[in-house]
Amino acid sequence: MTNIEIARLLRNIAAAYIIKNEKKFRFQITAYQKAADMIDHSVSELQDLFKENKLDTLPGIGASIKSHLEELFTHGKVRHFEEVLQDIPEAIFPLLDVHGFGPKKAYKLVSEYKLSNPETVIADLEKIAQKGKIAGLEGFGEKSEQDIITSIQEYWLGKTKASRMVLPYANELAKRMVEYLMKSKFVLSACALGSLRRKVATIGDIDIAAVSNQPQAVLDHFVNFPGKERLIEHGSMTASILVSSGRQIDLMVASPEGFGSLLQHFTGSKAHNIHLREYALSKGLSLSEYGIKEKNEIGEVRMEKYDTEEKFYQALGLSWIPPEIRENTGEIELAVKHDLPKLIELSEIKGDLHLHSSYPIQPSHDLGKSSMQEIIEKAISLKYEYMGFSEHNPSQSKHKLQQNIDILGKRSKFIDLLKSQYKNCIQIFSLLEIDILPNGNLAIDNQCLELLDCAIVSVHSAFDLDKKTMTKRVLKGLSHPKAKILGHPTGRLFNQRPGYELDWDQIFDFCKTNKKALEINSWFLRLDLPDILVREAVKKGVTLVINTDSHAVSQMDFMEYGISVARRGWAKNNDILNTKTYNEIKEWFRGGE
DNA sequence: GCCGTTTTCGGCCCGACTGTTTTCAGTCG
Repeated sequence: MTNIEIARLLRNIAAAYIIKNEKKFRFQITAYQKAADMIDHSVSELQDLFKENKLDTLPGIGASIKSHLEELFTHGKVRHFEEVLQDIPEAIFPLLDVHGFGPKKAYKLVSEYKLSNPETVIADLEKIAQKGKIAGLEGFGEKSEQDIITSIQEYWLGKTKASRMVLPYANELAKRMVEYLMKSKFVLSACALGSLRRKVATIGDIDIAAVSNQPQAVLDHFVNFPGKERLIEHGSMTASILVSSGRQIDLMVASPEGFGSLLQHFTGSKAHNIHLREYALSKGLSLSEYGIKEKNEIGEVRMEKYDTEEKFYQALGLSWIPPEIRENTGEIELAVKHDLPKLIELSEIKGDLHLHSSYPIQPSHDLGKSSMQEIIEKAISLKYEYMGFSEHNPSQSKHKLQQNIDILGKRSKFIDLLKSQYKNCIQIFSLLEIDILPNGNLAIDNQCLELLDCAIVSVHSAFDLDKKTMTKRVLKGLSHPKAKILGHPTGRLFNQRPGYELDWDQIFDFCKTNKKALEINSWFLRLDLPDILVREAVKKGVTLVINTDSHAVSQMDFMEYGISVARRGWAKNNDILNTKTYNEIKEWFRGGE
């Protein structure tokens, strides 16, 4: 069973408890939901942790859930779960994926209409609603019947489109909304919060906060956004709309004196906020998007407002926490001790080592679109100390060995020429991105490799090998003395493929021992190494390198996305290879310290 | 059912919004 399936199962248990008796089981419910959330964010497959008897190393999994999971892995089913689910019709669970459906509404409708087929329950309910049969039910009316139809139709649409936005797309949408909001004279300022501010790799909804003394006027303006497709809700503090392609935008308004609290609340993550609020409670304080409530000796409640986030965290005795690491993975405990790491920053990057030029190398994969000179000029404008050309290796199937040696020899001479031309402005490395073939060999000959400063090695084919074979393949590719960097280590591409599996403990150990770097690829469809694996790599002391993998000069600006990934993985300056100086890197490529 | 800077027992985030309701239940973030 995969983590996704297990998380779903635990959420179903929580839903069953809600239906049975929400009050009585409220703590079990949150426990199961929390465990499911943790599993969704876990770097390791639970099945593997089970084999190593390390299930309870995951926060949120205690003795009880651990034993249930052990039973699940051993026998394929869990007695306790079967008891909990006994009286709950299976058909309610698919409905929980439809917006507006919680366990109780789903249960009521499924029971009322005796819907028993989980495969068809959503379509069945849609038909029932369309016949106008729901409006008469107790607790339902015309409006809720119509809402059910709308939600189900949007659910069908969601099935056919990619459900999460990549960062540049989300940034652009947020920017458009902020610009639109600023047209209102009542808006003092506006910014994007939520997962966009935390720089999560893919974004679900856009969250915007606005500062104003006239919230109602701002919300009225917001819901008239020209790109609006449908109004979802429109209250006195918040509103939500759906824009084209089914993206949701939420707005929340606060007065200037309370804006810090709102920033904090709306940035999240949910898990961070819950933990922070629990921590505050232990100090006798209650947190919300409006500020901090405190009871005095005679029981009077006083609310303190905060105009900046720094003051909000300070009032709790915490250091300000960078948004990228607000995921409740230990940041609050360190902020209490004022011991947060100093995360890597864009300004610390001294060079980009993965750049594809248009040099006619007759590669196995796509050639870059910009000339070497254009790329150098761009790198200089970015104030880099050095850069590396890393085109794909010349195709092996199309060339004989001598042809490849000739192509690469010519390229080396050309790069040498550029080096001398630009020696006072920037230092240049001659690299290459080389395929790791399915058998683990590199795609070009040793004589060719000798012409390079070092090689970035990557998997570009046969993605479906099993974990063990793929690990062996990658380790063999990395073993070559010239191979110093593993490019886009998981091979994932958002909305296209999930990436292959590797035994990360083995990969990390190998890289650490043999001085190889793992790439954080900044291309927004990759963002690979993923942040949670960056965190593990950093913990193990593995060297990382942040590259753009640019195929055109404009893409060299995407370094910021790689930085976001590194920061989300708690990486510091000295974890990142390309914060080092030219001489240090040169030495590192040669295998020195 | 989980967890520990007050705790191995006794706590557990907080509020907005909608629809169907005359005061609240359900859902969402």
